[in-house]
Amino acid sequence: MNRPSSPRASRRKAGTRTIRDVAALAGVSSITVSRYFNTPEKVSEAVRERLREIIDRIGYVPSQVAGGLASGRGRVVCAIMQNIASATFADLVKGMTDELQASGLQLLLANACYSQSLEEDAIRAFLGWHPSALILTRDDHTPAAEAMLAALNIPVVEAWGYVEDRPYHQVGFPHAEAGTELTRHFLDQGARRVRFVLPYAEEDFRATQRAQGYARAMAAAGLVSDVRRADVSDDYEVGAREIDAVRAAPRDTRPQAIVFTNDYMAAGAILHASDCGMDLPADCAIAGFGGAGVSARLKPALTTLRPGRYQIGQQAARTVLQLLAADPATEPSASRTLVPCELLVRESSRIVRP
Amino acid sequence: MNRPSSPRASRRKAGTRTIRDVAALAGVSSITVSRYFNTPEKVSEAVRERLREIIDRIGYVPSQVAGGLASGRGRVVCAIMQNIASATFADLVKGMTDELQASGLQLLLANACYSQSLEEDAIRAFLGWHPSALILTRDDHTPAAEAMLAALNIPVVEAWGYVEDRPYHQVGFPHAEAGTELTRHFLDQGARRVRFVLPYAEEDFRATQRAQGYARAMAAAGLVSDVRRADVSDDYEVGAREIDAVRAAPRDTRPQAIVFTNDYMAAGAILHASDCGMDLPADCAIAGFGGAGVSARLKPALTTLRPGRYQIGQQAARTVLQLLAADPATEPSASRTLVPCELLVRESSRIVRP
DNA sequence: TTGTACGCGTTATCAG
DNA sequence: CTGATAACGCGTACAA
Repeated sequence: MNRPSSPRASRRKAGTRTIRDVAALAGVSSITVSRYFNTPEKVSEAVRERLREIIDRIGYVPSQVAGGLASGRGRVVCAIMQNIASATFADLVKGMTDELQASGLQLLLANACYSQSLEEDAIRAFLGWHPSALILTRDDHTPAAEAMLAALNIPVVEAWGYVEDRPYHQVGFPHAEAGTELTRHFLDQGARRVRFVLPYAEEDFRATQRAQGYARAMAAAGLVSDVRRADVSDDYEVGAREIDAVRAAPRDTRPQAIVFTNDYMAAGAILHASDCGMDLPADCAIAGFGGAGVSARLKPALTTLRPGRYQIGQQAARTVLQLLAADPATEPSASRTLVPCELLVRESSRIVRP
Repeated sequence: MNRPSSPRASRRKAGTRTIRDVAALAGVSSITVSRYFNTPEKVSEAVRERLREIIDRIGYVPSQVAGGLASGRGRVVCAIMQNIASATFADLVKGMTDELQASGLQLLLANACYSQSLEEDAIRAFLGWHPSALILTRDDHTPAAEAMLAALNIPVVEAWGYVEDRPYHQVGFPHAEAGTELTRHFLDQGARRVRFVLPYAEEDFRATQRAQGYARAMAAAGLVSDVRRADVSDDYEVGAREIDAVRAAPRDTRPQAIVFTNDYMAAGAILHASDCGMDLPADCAIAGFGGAGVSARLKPALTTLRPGRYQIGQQAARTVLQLLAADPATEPSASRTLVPCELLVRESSRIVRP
C-alpha cells in the first residue's frame, strides 16, 4: 500500500537542469546554489567561484516558475493597455520594459481595447500569475475589477491619467487640463469662437476628458462650447472634412480656431487646407494633441501638446520598483506623480486679427 | 530528529485560495477541481455545477505558476521585439496578443533594441519561464543564442523576415525583394537614375536588406547603384535634405526617382519639396516603405509598400498555436509563411518624361 | 467518474 | 557560512 510496484518515474523533462544538478557538480547542497542567486553575500567566495564556473559551463538558468511558487512572490509585473498598437501605448510599454528589464522583472502585457469588461478579464487572468504589481491605464473599473484590486494587496499604479481621490498610485497628467491649456492658448490670443473636434470612436475616454477641459475653459471665458464629433474613423479624413465645413460656413460664424483631439486629425486639416486654397492659420488656427513627429514638418507647423509618454511608462515602473523595495509595513498612501505635457507652440495656432 | 518541535508554519499568503479550498467547499477532492479546469468533460455535470457556483462566489483563479511547475509546460509564449516603441513592432505585438489571449496563452515581451547581444540576454531570461514557444524578430543570432534555441526543443518562430534555410519557422516577407519591387516600379517606368536612401542608424538591418534588393534590381538592369546613408537621425529631416541635395545637383545627373527606407523620410521629402518650389513627381519621383497613414494624404500622395504587420504578428501566433496543438511526435520541418506586402501606387512615384 | 500518492524546482525555516 | 526538511499549489500516474 505504501510502496507501489514501480518507484514512480521521474517527471523531469529531458534536458532540464535543476538547481540540484548544479549542487551535485559543485559538491554542495542545493540551497547553497539558491543562495548563490538570491543572497550571494551569504556564500563563501570559494564556493561562489566554483558555482559561477559550473553555471556558466552548463548554462543553468533558475526556474522563475518554481521560484515564484516557492517564494510566493513572482518577479512579474502585469500591465493592461487600452490599444497596444497605438504610438501612445507603445511608448508607455517601452518606458516600462526599459525600467523593469533592468530590475529582472518580467512584464506581462494585456490589451483591453478601451473596454472595462476586457480589463476585468485581464485582471482576472493576471491573478493566476501572482504578480508583484499591476499597472493599469484607466481609473474607472468595473465593480468586480475594483474588488479584485482591493483584495490583491499589491502595488497598483494607474498610469496615463492623473486623478484625485483614487486609492491607487497615479502617474500621468490631467487630461481635462490638457484640453483647457490648448483652449486657453487660443483664448489668450483673443479668439472667441473656438471649436473642439472629437474622434469618431467614443472609446477613447481620454479625448472626452480633454473636451471637458475645453468646455470648462470656454465657460470660464463666458463663451459657448462648440464640440463636434467626427463622422468618419480615419483621422486624416476627419481633419479634411472639418476644413471643408469651415469653408462652407459664413466668415462671421466660422470658428477662429480648432482644437483637434489628436495630431493626425490636425495634420489632415492642414494638408487638406493647403490643397483647397485655405490660408492657415489666418483663415483658421489649428492645434493638435500628442506631439506626433510629423507635426513640426507641416506647413504651417502644427502647434501641439506633447505628453511624456515614455516618461509616464518609465515612472510607472519606477513607482512599482520603489513600492516593492519599500518596507511592506509602511503603508504608503496613494502617491500622485505628475508627468507634465509640453506645449509646442508653432505657426498653425497663431490667431491673425483681420 | 524527524519531528521538529513545531509542525512548521504554513507559508500560505493570507487571502490566497487554493484548489483545496474549493475542493473542501464542494466536498470533493482537489484533483476533481483540477479536472474541472483542465478536462471538464471528465467531471460529472452535477459536480461541475457545484464547482462553478463556488468558484464564481469566492473568485478562485487557478495558479498558473503552480500549474506550470506541476505540468512542466507553462502557458507562456515569449517574444522578443527589436524596438517596441515603433509602429512596426507595436502592430506585431497587437497581432500576437489578439491571437494568444484568445487561447489563454500569456505573452512575455522583451525588447532587444536591434542588438544581438540583448536578444541573447532576453532568450536566457526567458528560459527561466519555461515558455511553450518563442517568437523572434530576426534571423541572425549569436552562437550562444543559437545553442539555446537548439536545446530548447520548443516551437521557434522567426517573424518579420522570410529567409531560406533556417531551422525555424518563418512568418514574414523577404525584405530584399521589397527593395527590388520598389526599384522595379521605377525602372519599369523607364527611369535609369534611381537612388536609395538609408537611415542614419545602421541598427535596422532590414533597411539594409531592402537596399540590397535595390542594388540587385539596379545591377540586373545594368545600372549603377546610388545608395546614400542619411547623416541625421530625424527621418523627416533626412527627406528634406535629400530634396535639397537633388536641387543642388545639375539636372542631367539628378536622380529621377528616390526610394526611401521608410515613409517618414519620404514624407519629409514631399513636405519640404512643396516648400521650396520643387515639383514632385516631375522633378523627382518618390517612393517610401511602410504604408504609414499619412502617406495617402500628402501632396503628391506617397507611393509606398505596405507590409502586413498585424497579420504577421497574428500569423506568427497562429503558427505557434498549431505547433502546440499538433502531435509533438510529428516533427514538422520548419515552415515558411509569406505575408506579402501591398504596393500602393500613388502620384508621387509617376515618372514624368521631359 | 473519483480519489490517492507523489513529484515539479525552488525557497523558508530551523539547526548546526 | 552551510545544510536538512518541508512547504508552495497543482498535475500526472495509477488505483478503485
